[in-house]
Amino acid sequence: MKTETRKEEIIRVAAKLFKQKGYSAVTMRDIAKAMGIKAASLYNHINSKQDILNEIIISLAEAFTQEMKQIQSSGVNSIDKLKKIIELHVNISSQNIYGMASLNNDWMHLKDKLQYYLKLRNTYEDDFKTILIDGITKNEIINIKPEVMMFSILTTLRSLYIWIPKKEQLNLEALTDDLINVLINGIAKE
Amino acid sequence: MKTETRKEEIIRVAAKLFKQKGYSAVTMRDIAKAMGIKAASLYNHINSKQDILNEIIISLAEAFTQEMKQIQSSGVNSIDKLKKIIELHVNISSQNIYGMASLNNDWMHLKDKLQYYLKLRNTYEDDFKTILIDGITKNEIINIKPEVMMFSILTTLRSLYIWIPKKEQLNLEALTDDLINVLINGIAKE
DNA sequence: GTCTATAAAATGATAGAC
DNA sequence: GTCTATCATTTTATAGAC
Repeated sequence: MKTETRKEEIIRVAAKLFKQKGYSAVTMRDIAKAMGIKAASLYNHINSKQDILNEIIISLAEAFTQEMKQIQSSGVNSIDKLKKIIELHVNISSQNIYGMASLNNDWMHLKDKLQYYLKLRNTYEDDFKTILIDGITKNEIINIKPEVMMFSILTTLRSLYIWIPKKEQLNLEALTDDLINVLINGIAKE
Repeated sequence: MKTETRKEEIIRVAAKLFKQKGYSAVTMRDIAKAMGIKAASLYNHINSKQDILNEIIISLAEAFTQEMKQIQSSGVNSIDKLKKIIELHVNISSQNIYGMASLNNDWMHLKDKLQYYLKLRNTYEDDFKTILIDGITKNEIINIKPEVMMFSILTTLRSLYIWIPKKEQLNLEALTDDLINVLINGIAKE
């Protein structure tokens, strides 16, 4: 386990606070106080509050995009691709609950990186929809508007960060199985 | 159609801005500018920025709670109750897209009304879960953890405000039907 | 790497004229 | 009902000492 740098600690602590109150409501003093130092000291490790948000969001968005490309080229059928997507969201969400909150709720406060983030998000959603359309064509998925199916599944997966902390023992495999059941078995033809 | 009071206009304009940037990032000057007046003039109609948020969120939370009680006592089976809940969310969300954003994302910035809001939300979720458990008991709904089913369905419904604006022609009945298909038919035993 | 001190701007809200 | 003027506070960020 790599030792956490001071910069990484700032990003971790900030993300936790961003989840509680949102990016705009968290001050540099809040972050500093949570670390036991003064706000001015933060600037020895990061350039601005913006930079903290950039690091949190872009690293996650890139991770999702990259994994989606892997899934796309995995050669399995559309239902199994969807299962892999569910696993992907459970894995990343459980490993970075706080960052997922910012990815979902604070992306509009990006500035320099906003267009890049939107490009990544659109690419991800296009890939997702392509899998659904492919599944419909191959008769693996019921013929309902792919937008509605994607909306339902993706919204559920994107909100996992809200619910995972509530699971008492955090049995991720059981959660993944249940989600696959609920989300897929309503889509796949029997 | 009742004429909109100045106070109602402030709440409507503020909610639209809150959806775009979140409560904390919207200033009284932003709201005033969007209305073509000065920030100081707002205070002739409302007491504080907090009050605007209170009005947006509490009126919606009470509407959901009230309708849920109607559904609970409607006497239909559990699947039909779930269908009514889906219709409820589509209706309220399409009528108040901007307010739904605050209900979902800005509730943590409530102060006086925070505990009251949390009570309403908990009551709503308990009622929802009771319907699911009742359906499982009566063999109308598959036997998966009700928490996971509620999470999946409720998260999708709570995020409708994000997606409804994207529907080009806003065919709400078709959307409701598709949602019922996707959300319920994966849950109801055939 | 952290501190104190402080600059420069933004913010919620009030007072009082019209 | 809206305005100008203004207050008190908060906020991001920098400078320079230790």
